[in-house]
Amino acid sequence: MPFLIISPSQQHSIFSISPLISTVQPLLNNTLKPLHRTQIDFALIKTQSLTKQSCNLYLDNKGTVNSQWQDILEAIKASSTLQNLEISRIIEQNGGFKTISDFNHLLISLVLADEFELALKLSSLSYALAPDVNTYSIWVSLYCKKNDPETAKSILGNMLKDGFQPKVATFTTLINTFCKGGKLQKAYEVFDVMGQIGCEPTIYTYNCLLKGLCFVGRVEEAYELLLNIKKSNKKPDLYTYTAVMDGFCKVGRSNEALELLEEALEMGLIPNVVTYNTLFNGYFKEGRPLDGIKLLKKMKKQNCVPDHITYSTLLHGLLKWGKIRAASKIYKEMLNHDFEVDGRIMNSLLRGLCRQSRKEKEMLKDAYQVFERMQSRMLVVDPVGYELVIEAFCSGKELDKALESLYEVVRIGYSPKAFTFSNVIRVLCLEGKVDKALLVFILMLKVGKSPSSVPFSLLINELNQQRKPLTACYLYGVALKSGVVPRNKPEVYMRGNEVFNPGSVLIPLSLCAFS
DNA sequence: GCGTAAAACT
Repeated sequence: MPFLIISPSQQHSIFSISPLISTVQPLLNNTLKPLHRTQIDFALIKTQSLTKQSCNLYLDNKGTVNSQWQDILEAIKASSTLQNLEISRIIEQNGGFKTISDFNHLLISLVLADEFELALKLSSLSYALAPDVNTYSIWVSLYCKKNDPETAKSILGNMLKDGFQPKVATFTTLINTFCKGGKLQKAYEVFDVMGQIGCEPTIYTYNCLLKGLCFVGRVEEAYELLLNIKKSNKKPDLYTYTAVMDGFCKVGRSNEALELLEEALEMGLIPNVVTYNTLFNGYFKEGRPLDGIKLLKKMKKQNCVPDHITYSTLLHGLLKWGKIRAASKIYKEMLNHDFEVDGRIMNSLLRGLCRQSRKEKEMLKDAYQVFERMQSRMLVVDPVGYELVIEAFCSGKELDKALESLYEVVRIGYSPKAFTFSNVIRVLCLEGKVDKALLVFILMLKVGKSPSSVPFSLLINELNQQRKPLTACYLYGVALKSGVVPRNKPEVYMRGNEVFNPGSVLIPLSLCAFS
């Protein structure tokens, strides 16, 4: 049986994938149906948003799944112990690959589906076929996708050695992979090879280099490259501009990014949501939240629809720079557009709204709504968020909500600050709910907070008002025992002719140990 | 003959 023609260099880089070890009889015993020639519809594969399963890998003319290949691939995938020879046999039994093109089709669909190991396994087998320029190209893109540009580069080297002329796309893919990893030197090496063999770069190629330069902070060089591109016969596109704009934004030069936007507009390029998002990013990085808002207006005016990233960036940026009111507006807009808001951002919005509502009472409602939504979505409210929301409930006289949240936060295991307890106690006392206030006080002691004179004073004052001197005295005693002198003292009052002297009960009560 | 490039938070 003839074997795949393998050049020595290939043998090293591609075919050294170590084969699998022991046998799997059950699979071999399966009577597999004879294999039909199948046609892959690439468009279909792409639009059907491939899952990582190989069931969508090999489709027939009508776009329905061809079960023969599916079975084979699944079997090979499932078995980590199948030997190459056996896999070859299965493939042969099913008709094998008639042409290298057949093989390439399968290979590319595997790569598209991120089935790299399976693709390599199949590549390591022997067929009566010689790899062609496409096979090599697919291998290069495979290793690029695996983020292994070094191996990809060596394959490209072999390709050249074997007299194949790689396409621009192949070079570009490799350059891009090096650039993404910040290996500009390597990327330029590949770029040079292109020049040597007379493969002309496209705007794609330049865009990758631009992105790479910006990624490693070499914005000046990126800008110079842009100038050179403009001088050349290549036409910069939106990607070109966006890449350099992003570079400027990342180093806090969003004004220059904006200039580039104007330039792009003059060239007839229509900025899209990514372009705008890039600018938003720059503005918020630099602390120009209001410019961000202006840009949003401009963006909408130009019929560019904000996406989830736009809103998240805006929300995050506005909160970062304390623009709570604007942030709240954006948040509502997001909900109107059915965008989910990230839990952490919501938590920081909640905190911002609560803090802001100290000055602007009308924001309390917004804060409550955010809190309720977070609860209904089971999103995490951090300890500070809870303290603030309890404070907000207090200041909005939402006593039940305040109590509920206080109990909840204790139940979760956080220990709110004494200030928070005092706050709740204050509002409860104001509303005359001294019994509930006392329960809160007990809870406060239970979680180990040592009360200052404030809660004592609040409670004693209210107990005095309600003519409950015994409890007031009791508390007074507890206060003194713990070294705190409340501002209010239990009040003596008259019933008929009798004078109650709280002092008489002070002594025994103050001896009570509090635990 | 098939394929190549983009933005935010965490």
